[in-house]
Amino acid sequence: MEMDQSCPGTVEPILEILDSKWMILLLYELFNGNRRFGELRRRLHPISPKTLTDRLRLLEEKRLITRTLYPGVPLHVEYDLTVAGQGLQPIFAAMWTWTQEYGAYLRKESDKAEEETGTVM
Amino acid sequence: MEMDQSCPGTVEPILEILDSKWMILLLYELFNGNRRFGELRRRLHPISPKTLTDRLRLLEEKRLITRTLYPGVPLHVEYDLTVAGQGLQPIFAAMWTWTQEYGAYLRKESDKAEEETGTVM
DNA sequence: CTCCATAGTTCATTTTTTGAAACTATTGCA
DNA sequence: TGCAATAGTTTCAAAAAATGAACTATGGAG
Repeated sequence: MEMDQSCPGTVEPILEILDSKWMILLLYELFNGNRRFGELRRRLHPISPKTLTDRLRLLEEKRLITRTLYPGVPLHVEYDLTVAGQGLQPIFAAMWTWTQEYGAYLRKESDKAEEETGTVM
Repeated sequence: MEMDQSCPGTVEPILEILDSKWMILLLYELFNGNRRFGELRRRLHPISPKTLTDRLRLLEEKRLITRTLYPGVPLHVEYDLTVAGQGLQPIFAAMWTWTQEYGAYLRKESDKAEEETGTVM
């Protein structure tokens, strides 16, 4: 994969996007076609509207989504992934694959208890 | 990639690992064979020893690295990626690919200034 | 001219994360 | 005994992120 010579930190710009709370789940909803503010808010409950707005604005600023206002009664807004946004899918796919292969291997809270009481080690 | 039916949040456990400050760069160093505390500390300067310890302990707890103490003078410690840790590489690769394809498209700070002054839009 | 529904914003507060500085622990050599 | 080198830990403060509650804006129906 060749990240060896050149790029400490090359990959960080994406992490600045992905690594805030709710962002992964938000992108998941967008990938699945949930595009309206209220709908996203309900599905991500109990996210606060401020946080949801912050995330959407960041995605918009980074041009991973577009925001379209439809006037009318009631007015509504749709958020759509751009090509760059859709291009994130392989990253999610890789995470998903990793989770399939190794996720069960991750230590859970329950394991710690076991270890402390000597049940496992 | 099929994350459609089943898995809102399936992928989050990884993010809990990747999304703290320094973690990406730390894993980068580990992938490249830098394994000792002092070495990591120097390469990630100005990381604080507390934060470096926190990150290493998290990776250890999640069983993505092992910690081996070598007694002697001076004593030293080595951190090595487990198979599960090495298995993260495709995720980094996907991020790297995305960055190649779309990274230049990400809005930078400088672009904002342009937009505000009307140079671009 | 008030109401409903959507889509937010504002502000004070809490929670979480990060950091800096100073201190501890281990080992063997001089 | 004291020192040098590694690898941390501890404590407290600072900074960043997230939250909750209440408020604003829009526009047509009644």
